[in-house]
Amino acid sequence: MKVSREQMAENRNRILDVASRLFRDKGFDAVSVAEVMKAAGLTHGGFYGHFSSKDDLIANTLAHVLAADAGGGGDFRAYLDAYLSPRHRDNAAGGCPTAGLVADIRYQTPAARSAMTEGLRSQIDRIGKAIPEVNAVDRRRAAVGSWAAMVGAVILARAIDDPTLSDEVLEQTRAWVDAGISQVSAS
Amino acid sequence: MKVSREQMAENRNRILDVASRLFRDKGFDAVSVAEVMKAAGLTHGGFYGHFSSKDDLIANTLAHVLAADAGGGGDFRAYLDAYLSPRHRDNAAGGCPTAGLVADIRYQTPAARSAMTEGLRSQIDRIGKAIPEVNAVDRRRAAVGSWAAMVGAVILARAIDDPTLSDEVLEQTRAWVDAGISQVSAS
DNA sequence: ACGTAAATATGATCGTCATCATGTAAAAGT
DNA sequence: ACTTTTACATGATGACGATCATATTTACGT
Repeated sequence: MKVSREQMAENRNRILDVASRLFRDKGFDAVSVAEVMKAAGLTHGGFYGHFSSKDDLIANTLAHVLAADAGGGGDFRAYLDAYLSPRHRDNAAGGCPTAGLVADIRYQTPAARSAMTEGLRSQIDRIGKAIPEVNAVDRRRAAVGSWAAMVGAVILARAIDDPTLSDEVLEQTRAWVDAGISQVSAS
Repeated sequence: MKVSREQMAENRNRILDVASRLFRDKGFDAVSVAEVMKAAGLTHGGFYGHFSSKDDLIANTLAHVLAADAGGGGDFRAYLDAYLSPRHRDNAAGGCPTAGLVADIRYQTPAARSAMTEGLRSQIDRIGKAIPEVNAVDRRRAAVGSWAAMVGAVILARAIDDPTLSDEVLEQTRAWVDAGISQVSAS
């Protein structure tokens, strides 16, 4: 049955929302089109009215979720603490899309890669502005290095089987990034 | 046809070698059992004589490649430079198994997760020993933080579509880690 | 040398998708 | 109100891939 224009827009948004959660949680490959539609409260048939293919859904989901996720803009230390927390590690579905999806991007279409690249570019810029460093060169370096360490630590922590080591990776990286920021800003 | 014991052992090793390259290059999901066997010069039928399932192959491949890959033991700065080079970024198939496979581990069997955990544990220890810091606490922190940043940077750089930004992520992270090591050691 | 067990090869099977075809009902324009 | 779109549902279709069944050949113990 046909639905109203705004109903359709809501449906599309819901599809993107649930897709972004499912993809972050289980990876692109492990999530089927039918599963996404079902989670959005629809059936698989209507999918191709919204997107031309699963790849198209992936690209649109990335643009959607990366635009929504504008973390790191305010207090950098608070962001760092939350990012490298066990809570964030254990909540991939609702967590940072970069941490959950970057590694998979390598195998995706140019459109998906492009969406992720822009997301990373603005995230690094955002961190650069939130960081205390005075010198612009130091600030840029700290932004890139900190972001790499943050994303890397969450990915490592999620892979590790031993809770003690996993917690340690988060906490040591937090301390390491924190110290790096302080020291550069004090130089 | 049956082959000699040592021939079979060679075959098994070859399967693990090509599987590790294929998995690093394309991810676990995108590589089929038949593809691995073909790359090893065999046909798909013989596979289950060597491994009980694809999951079993994955777990064994991880143990195999993580045992072989004992990088970072000597000169840490040289290792850092090579790790964060465009050459390494562009050579996923022959590169660090951690950078290529950690993110996928989340979806794998307990055996695979366990193999990766042990690989990470020894890699962090190895880096800790190769780092100049005197204080043991600083050394541990630097080892974990540096490793997280290195792995994260390579993963980010491989995802990014724009060569300039990708190169920058590698180089800035290299400089950032380098500075972090120096500064802690000077403290 | 012989017989047996084992390592691969060839050829199913079975399930899971992505995607397409067609039906249906309700929204939107007239 | 009437017609025409159109959003979605239901039900194919066709590939691909993991795993299994069976045949073949040959190493290996005797």
